[in-house]
Amino acid sequence: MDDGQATAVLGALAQETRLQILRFLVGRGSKGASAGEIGAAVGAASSRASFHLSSLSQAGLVSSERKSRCVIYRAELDALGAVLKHLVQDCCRGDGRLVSACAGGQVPPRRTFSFLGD
Amino acid sequence: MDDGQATAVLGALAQETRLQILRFLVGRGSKGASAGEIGAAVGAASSRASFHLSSLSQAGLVSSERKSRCVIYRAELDALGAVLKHLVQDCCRGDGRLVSACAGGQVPPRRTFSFLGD
DNA sequence: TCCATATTTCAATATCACTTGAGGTGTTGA
DNA sequence: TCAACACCTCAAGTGATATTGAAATATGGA
Repeated sequence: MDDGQATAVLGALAQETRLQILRFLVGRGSKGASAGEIGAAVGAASSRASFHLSSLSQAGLVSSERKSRCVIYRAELDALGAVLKHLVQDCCRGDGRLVSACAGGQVPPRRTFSFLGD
Repeated sequence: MDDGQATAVLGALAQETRLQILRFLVGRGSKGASAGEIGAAVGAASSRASFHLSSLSQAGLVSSERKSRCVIYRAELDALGAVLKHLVQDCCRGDGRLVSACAGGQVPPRRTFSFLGD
Protein backbone atom coordinates (compact mmCIF):
# COMPACT_ATOMS: atom_id res chain seq x y z
CA MET A 1 0.00 0.00 0.00
CA ASP A 2 1.23 3.48 -0.83
CA ASP A 3 0.32 6.81 0.70
CA GLY A 4 -2.10 7.63 -2.10
CA GLN A 5 -4.22 4.56 -1.51
CA ALA A 6 -4.04 5.08 2.23
CA THR A 7 -5.24 8.67 2.05
CA ALA A 8 -8.09 7.61 -0.23
CA VAL A 9 -9.36 5.13 2.36
CA LEU A 10 -8.77 7.55 5.22
CA GLY A 11 -10.70 10.19 3.32
CA ALA A 12 -13.59 7.78 2.92
CA LEU A 13 -13.59 7.24 6.68
CA ALA A 14 -13.28 10.92 7.53
CA GLN A 15 -16.99 11.60 7.40
CA GLU A 16 -19.48 10.94 10.17
CA THR A 17 -22.26 9.47 8.04
CA ARG A 18 -19.85 7.04 6.44
CA LEU A 19 -18.38 6.03 9.79
CA GLN A 20 -21.91 5.36 11.03
CA ILE A 21 -22.62 3.27 7.95
CA LEU A 22 -19.48 1.24 8.50
CA ARG A 23 -20.32 0.64 12.15
CA PHE A 24 -23.84 -0.40 11.25
CA LEU A 25 -22.62 -2.80 8.57
CA VAL A 26 -19.98 -4.33 10.83
CA GLY A 27 -22.77 -4.96 13.32
CA ARG A 28 -24.78 -6.74 10.66
CA GLY A 29 -21.91 -9.04 9.82
CA SER A 30 -22.17 -11.24 6.75
CA LYS A 31 -25.91 -10.66 6.61
CA GLY A 32 -25.28 -7.13 5.40
CA ALA A 33 -28.09 -4.63 4.87
CA SER A 34 -29.94 -3.03 1.99
CA ALA A 35 -29.30 0.58 1.00
CA GLY A 36 -32.71 1.52 2.34
CA GLU A 37 -32.10 -0.04 5.75
CA ILE A 38 -28.72 1.64 5.92
CA GLY A 39 -30.13 5.04 5.09
CA ALA A 40 -32.85 4.64 7.70
CA ALA A 41 -30.34 3.44 10.29
CA VAL A 42 -28.13 6.51 9.91
CA GLY A 43 -30.94 8.99 9.24
CA ALA A 44 -29.98 9.83 5.68
CA ALA A 45 -32.16 10.34 2.61
CA SER A 46 -31.82 7.60 0.01
CA SER A 47 -29.77 9.62 -2.44
CA ARG A 48 -27.44 10.67 0.33
CA ALA A 49 -26.99 7.09 1.56
CA SER A 50 -26.34 5.98 -2.01
CA PHE A 51 -23.74 8.70 -2.46
CA HIS A 52 -21.87 7.69 0.69
CA LEU A 53 -22.18 3.99 -0.06
CA SER A 54 -20.59 4.47 -3.45
CA SER A 55 -17.83 6.42 -1.74
CA LEU A 56 -17.21 3.56 0.70
CA SER A 57 -17.45 1.05 -2.11
CA GLN A 58 -14.86 2.85 -4.19
CA ALA A 59 -12.53 2.78 -1.19
CA GLY A 60 -13.08 -0.97 -0.89
CA LEU A 61 -14.65 -0.66 2.55
CA VAL A 62 -17.97 -2.18 1.52
CA SER A 63 -19.09 -4.65 -1.11
CA SER A 64 -22.48 -4.76 -2.78
CA GLU A 65 -24.64 -7.48 -4.22
CA ARG A 66 -27.95 -7.13 -5.98
CA LYS A 67 -30.59 -9.33 -4.39
CA SER A 68 -33.86 -9.09 -6.23
CA ARG A 69 -35.01 -5.51 -5.80
CA CYS A 70 -32.55 -4.65 -3.08
CA VAL A 71 -28.82 -4.03 -3.11
CA ILE A 72 -27.19 -5.65 -0.11
CA TYR A 73 -24.09 -3.98 1.27
CA ARG A 74 -21.53 -5.64 3.55
CA ALA A 75 -18.53 -4.29 5.43
CA GLU A 76 -15.23 -5.43 3.94
CA LEU A 77 -12.51 -4.98 6.51
CA ASP A 78 -9.53 -6.00 4.40
CA ALA A 79 -8.99 -2.50 3.04
CA LEU A 80 -9.26 -1.05 6.53
CA GLY A 81 -6.77 -3.61 7.84
CA ALA A 82 -4.32 -2.70 5.11
CA VAL A 83 -4.59 0.99 5.93
CA LEU A 84 -4.15 0.38 9.65
CA LYS A 85 -1.09 -1.71 8.92
CA HIS A 86 0.28 1.05 6.69
CA LEU A 87 -0.35 3.68 9.34
CA VAL A 88 1.04 1.75 12.29
CA GLN A 89 3.85 -0.22 10.69
CA ASP A 90 5.00 1.95 7.82
CA CYS A 91 4.25 5.48 8.98
CA CYS A 92 4.77 4.98 12.71
CA ARG A 93 7.40 2.26 12.77
CA GLY A 94 5.22 -0.24 14.58
CA ASP A 95 4.94 1.94 17.66
CA GLY A 96 3.90 -0.37 20.50
CA ARG A 97 1.41 2.07 22.00
CA LEU A 98 -0.49 2.17 18.73
CA VAL A 99 -0.55 -1.60 18.49
CA SER A 100 -1.86 -1.95 22.02
CA ALA A 101 -4.44 0.80 21.40
CA CYS A 102 -5.75 -1.16 18.42
CA ALA A 103 -6.00 -4.22 20.62
CA GLY A 104 -8.21 -2.26 22.99
CA GLY A 105 -5.65 -1.24 25.57
CA GLN A 106 -5.15 2.22 26.92
CA VAL A 107 -2.77 4.56 25.20
CA PRO A 108 -0.27 4.81 28.05
CA PRO A 109 1.86 7.91 28.52
CA ARG A 110 5.17 7.65 26.86
CA ARG A 111 7.94 6.48 29.11
CA THR A 112 11.17 7.16 27.32
CA PHE A 113 14.66 6.25 28.35
CA SER A 114 16.18 9.09 26.49
CA PHE A 115 19.75 7.96 26.99
CA LEU A 116 19.00 5.04 24.74
CA GLY A 117 17.95 7.37 21.98
CA ASP A 118 14.90 6.92 19.89
CA MET B 1 -13.82 9.61 21.69
CA ASP B 2 -16.85 10.28 19.52
CA ASP B 3 -17.26 10.04 15.77
CA GLY B 4 -16.81 13.78 15.32
CA GLN B 5 -13.38 13.79 16.92
CA ALA B 6 -12.42 10.63 15.06
CA THR B 7 -13.37 12.04 11.66
CA ALA B 8 -11.42 15.23 12.44
CA VAL B 9 -8.24 13.23 13.05
CA LEU B 10 -8.90 10.96 10.08
CA GLY B 11 -9.40 14.02 7.91
CA ALA B 12 -6.06 15.36 9.07
CA LEU B 13 -4.42 12.09 8.03
CA ALA B 14 -6.23 11.89 4.70
CA GLN B 15 -3.71 13.99 2.84
CA GLU B 16 -0.43 12.81 1.39
CA THR B 17 1.72 15.75 2.46
CA ARG B 18 0.49 15.42 6.03
CA LEU B 19 1.06 11.68 6.06
CA GLN B 20 4.61 12.30 4.84
CA ILE B 21 5.11 14.88 7.58
CA LEU B 22 3.89 12.46 10.21
CA ARG B 23 6.18 9.70 8.94
CA PHE B 24 9.13 12.08 8.91
CA LEU B 25 8.42 13.28 12.44
CA VAL B 26 7.95 9.77 13.79
CA GLY B 27 11.36 8.97 12.30
CA ARG B 28 12.86 11.93 14.12
CA GLY B 29 11.51 10.75 17.44
CA SER B 30 11.73 13.07 20.43
CA LYS B 31 14.29 15.20 18.63
CA GLY B 32 11.56 16.54 16.38
CA ALA B 33 12.28 18.85 13.45
CA SER B 34 11.88 22.50 12.57
CA ALA B 35 9.19 23.67 10.17
CA GLY B 36 11.89 24.45 7.62
CA GLU B 37 13.40 20.98 7.79
CA ILE B 38 9.97 19.42 7.52
CA GLY B 39 9.04 21.49 4.49
CA ALA B 40 12.32 20.57 2.79
CA ALA B 41 11.88 16.89 3.68
CA VAL B 42 8.48 16.64 2.05
CA GLY B 43 9.12 19.10 -0.76
CA ALA B 44 6.65 21.75 0.32
CA ALA B 45 6.91 25.54 0.26
CA SER B 46 7.10 27.10 3.69
CA SER B 47 3.57 28.42 3.76
CA ARG B 48 2.25 25.10 2.63
CA ALA B 49 4.23 23.22 5.28
CA SER B 50 2.97 25.68 7.85
CA PHE B 51 -0.60 25.18 6.75
CA HIS B 52 -0.37 21.41 7.01
CA LEU B 53 1.51 21.54 10.31
CA SER B 54 -1.21 23.68 11.84
CA SER B 55 -3.73 21.19 10.53
CA LEU B 56 -1.87 18.31 12.19
CA SER B 57 -1.42 20.36 15.33
CA GLN B 58 -5.12 21.13 15.57
CA ALA B 59 -5.84 17.40 15.30
CA GLY B 60 -3.38 16.75 18.12
CA LEU B 61 -1.08 14.70 15.92
CA VAL B 62 1.92 16.96 16.41
CA SER B 63 3.09 19.32 19.15
CA SER B 64 5.18 22.42 18.66
CA GLU B 65 7.72 24.25 20.74
CA ARG B 66 9.47 27.48 19.94
CA LYS B 67 13.23 27.07 20.18
CA SER B 68 14.98 30.33 19.50
CA ARG B 69 14.22 31.19 15.89
CA CYS B 70 12.85 27.81 15.01
CA VAL B 71 9.64 26.05 15.87
CA ILE B 72 10.29 22.41 16.64
CA TYR B 73 7.52 19.95 15.82
CA ARG B 74 7.19 16.44 17.22
CA ALA B 75 4.84 13.59 16.43
CA GLU B 76 2.29 12.96 19.17
CA LEU B 77 0.85 9.50 18.76
CA ASP B 78 -1.72 9.58 21.54
CA ALA B 79 -4.40 11.10 19.32
CA LEU B 80 -3.67 8.56 16.63
CA GLY B 81 -3.85 5.73 19.16
CA ALA B 82 -7.22 6.96 20.36
CA VAL B 83 -8.59 7.06 16.83
CA LEU B 84 -7.26 3.60 16.02
CA LYS B 85 -8.87 2.29 19.17
CA HIS B 86 -12.15 3.97 18.23
CA LEU B 87 -12.02 2.52 14.74
CA VAL B 88 -11.06 -1.02 15.68
CA GLN B 89 -12.85 -1.44 18.99
CA ASP B 90 -15.88 0.81 18.73
CA CYS B 91 -16.67 0.84 15.02
CA CYS B 92 -15.45 -2.65 14.14
CA ARG B 93 -16.11 -4.55 17.37
CA GLY B 94 -12.49 -5.43 17.98
CA ASP B 95 -12.26 -7.47 14.79
CA GLY B 96 -9.26 -9.79 15.21
CA ARG B 97 -8.00 -9.35 11.67
CA LEU B 98 -7.76 -5.61 12.20
CA VAL B 99 -5.88 -6.06 15.47
CA SER B 100 -3.39 -8.42 13.87
CA ALA B 101 -2.99 -6.11 10.87
CA CYS B 102 -2.06 -3.27 13.24
CA ALA B 103 0.50 -5.57 14.84
CA GLY B 104 2.13 -6.08 11.46
CA GLY B 105 0.54 -9.33 10.49
CA GLN B 106 -1.09 -10.04 7.19
CA VAL B 107 -4.76 -9.33 6.72
CA PRO B 108 -5.67 -12.98 6.20
CA PRO B 109 -8.55 -13.94 3.93
CA ARG B 110 -11.59 -15.14 5.81
CA ARG B 111 -11.30 -18.52 4.12
CA THR B 112 -9.02 -20.77 6.10
CA PHE B 113 -8.46 -23.51 3.53
CA SER B 114 -7.24 -22.06 0.28
CA PHE B 115 -6.28 -25.32 -1.43
CA LEU B 116 -9.70 -25.41 -3.00
CA GLY B 117 -8.64 -22.52 -5.18
CA ASP B 118 -10.82 -19.76 -6.48
C1' DT C 1 -48.23 -4.14 -19.84
C1' DC C 2 -48.66 -1.24 -15.89
C1' DC C 3 -47.56 -0.04 -11.30
C1' DA C 4 -45.08 0.01 -6.93
C1' DT C 5 -40.66 -0.49 -4.82
C1' DA C 6 -35.60 0.11 -4.38
C1' DT C 7 -31.78 2.39 -5.70
C1' DT C 8 -28.93 5.39 -8.44
C1' DT C 9 -27.92 9.46 -11.17
C1' DC C 10 -28.23 14.24 -12.08
C1' DA C 11 -28.25 19.29 -11.42
C1' DA C 12 -27.90 23.09 -8.42
C1' DT C 13 -26.08 24.96 -4.46
C1' DA C 14 -23.24 25.51 -0.51
C1' DT C 15 -19.33 24.60 1.95
C1' DC C 16 -14.80 23.25 2.65
C1' DA C 17 -9.85 22.13 1.48
C1' DC C 18 -5.37 22.86 -1.15
C1' DT C 19 -2.01 25.77 -3.21
C1' DT C 20 0.36 29.96 -4.14
C1' DG C 21 2.53 34.27 -3.34
C1' DA C 22 2.68 38.49 -0.78
C1' DG C 23 3.24 40.48 3.37
C1' DG C 24 3.61 40.35 8.54
C1' DT C 25 5.64 38.91 13.19
C1' DG C 26 9.21 37.57 16.00
C1' DT C 27 14.24 36.35 16.77
C1' DT C 28 19.19 36.68 16.26
C1' DG C 29 23.49 38.78 15.61
C1' DA C 30 26.30 42.55 13.38
C1' DT D 1 19.06 49.94 14.89
C1' DC D 2 19.35 47.27 10.92
C1' DA D 3 19.44 43.19 8.08
C1' DA D 4 18.86 38.32 7.68
C1' DC D 5 16.35 34.49 8.94
C1' DA D 6 12.38 31.38 10.33
C1' DC D 7 7.87 31.02 10.48
C1' DC D 8 2.97 32.34 10.19
C1' DT D 9 -1.18 34.66 8.30
C1' DC D 10 -3.91 36.36 4.79
C1' DA D 11 -6.46 36.60 0.38
C1' DA D 12 -7.50 34.78 -4.08
C1' DG D 13 -7.99 31.14 -7.31
C1' DT D 14 -9.10 26.49 -8.05
C1' DG D 15 -10.91 22.14 -7.22
C1' DA D 16 -13.22 18.67 -4.35
C1' DT D 17 -16.98 17.21 -1.47
C1' DA D 18 -21.76 17.28 0.90
C1' DT D 19 -26.62 17.96 0.64
C1' DT D 20 -31.15 18.24 -1.45
C1' DG D 21 -34.92 17.10 -4.42
C1' DA D 22 -36.26 15.61 -8.89
C1' DA D 23 -35.76 12.45 -12.49
C1' DA D 24 -34.10 8.07 -14.30
C1' DT D 25 -33.16 3.07 -14.04
C1' DA D 26 -33.96 -1.68 -12.60
C1' DT D 27 -36.77 -5.28 -10.53
C1' DG D 28 -40.85 -8.00 -9.25
C1' DG D 29 -45.64 -8.74 -9.09
C1' DA D 30 -50.77 -7.76 -10.39
